[in-house]
Amino acid sequence: MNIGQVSKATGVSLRMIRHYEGIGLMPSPDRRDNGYRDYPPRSIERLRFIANARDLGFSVDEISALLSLWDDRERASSEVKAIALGHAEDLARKSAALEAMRRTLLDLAEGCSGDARPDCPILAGLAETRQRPARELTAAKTKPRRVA
Amino acid sequence: MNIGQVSKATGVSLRMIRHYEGIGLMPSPDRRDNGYRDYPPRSIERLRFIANARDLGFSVDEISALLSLWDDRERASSEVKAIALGHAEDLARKSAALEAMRRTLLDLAEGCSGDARPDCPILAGLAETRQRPARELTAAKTKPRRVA
DNA sequence: ATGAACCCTGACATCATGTCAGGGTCAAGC
DNA sequence: GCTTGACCCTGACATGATGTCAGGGTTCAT
Repeated sequence: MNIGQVSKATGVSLRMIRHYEGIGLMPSPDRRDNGYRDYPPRSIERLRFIANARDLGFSVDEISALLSLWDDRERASSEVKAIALGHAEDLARKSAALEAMRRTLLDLAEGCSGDARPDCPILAGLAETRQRPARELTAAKTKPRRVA
Repeated sequence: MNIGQVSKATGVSLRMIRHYEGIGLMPSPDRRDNGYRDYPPRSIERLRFIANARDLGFSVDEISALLSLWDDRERASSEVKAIALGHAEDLARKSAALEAMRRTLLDLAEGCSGDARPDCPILAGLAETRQRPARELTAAKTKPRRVA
């Protein structure tokens, strides 16, 4: 199959199909004499897997892990479940963070008359002091980073 | 004030202070003879405003709008409130989207034994057909883009 | 006058994705 | 055989917020 057909079959853009190949999520397909990528039917399944996982917000690293588990017929389902549940927690955390922002915002907005008068506690609140120190001031010797 | 002092006073990194200047959120400060940026005290307030707004997830465009309203003593508080509430809705939508992903994931995980056995509905679910068409297939004549 | 601490600019990297450019290839119809 | 349109290839640039590194001045306290 040509890449265009694969794209239509999976709903993944040409760009991203090539991209996933570049970053190693998809194996490099054979090439025809003219240089065109020639995909086996299996590719479609794998691409769908990747696309679905992305739609669920999995990171590339997580997808990569899920794919190797998928390729491994013998792995314990507990491994898969652990990744899934871990990601679900991530999602919950992020969602909670957004909710917290929203609450703060609504609290600020509550005091705002929202009419033609100029005084507004929202702006006042935004201008208020903060003290979340800049990275540079704290990160000094803390983190080794670069693990992923 | 030198940029370093402003950074300490606001918790905004040097990098970002310069960046905000570059994208026009902060006015270019005067320069001393040696080329150092020389900030007036007002800058601190404005930077705090920007940083707080960012912490609340406002986009640069929104912040920019809020800043001009802030600069305008006469504007109606309703304008500010509209931006704030609009953003709060954005946050709600995003949060809901994350929650939806989480639910889907938990639904999938529910059927997974999570033990040593290899069969796993999570992987099966991820491999399932999808049909969210790629951008390229739909976007054809839809969007004029490039407004911001 | 030497070194630490500070400042400057510019460039590169991240991540997923789009888009554009410049150039081959293939198939169908004349 | 030649043209045309659809398809493919690679490579590069852009986005947004932020970090980091490099290479090079400045200031100030010892």
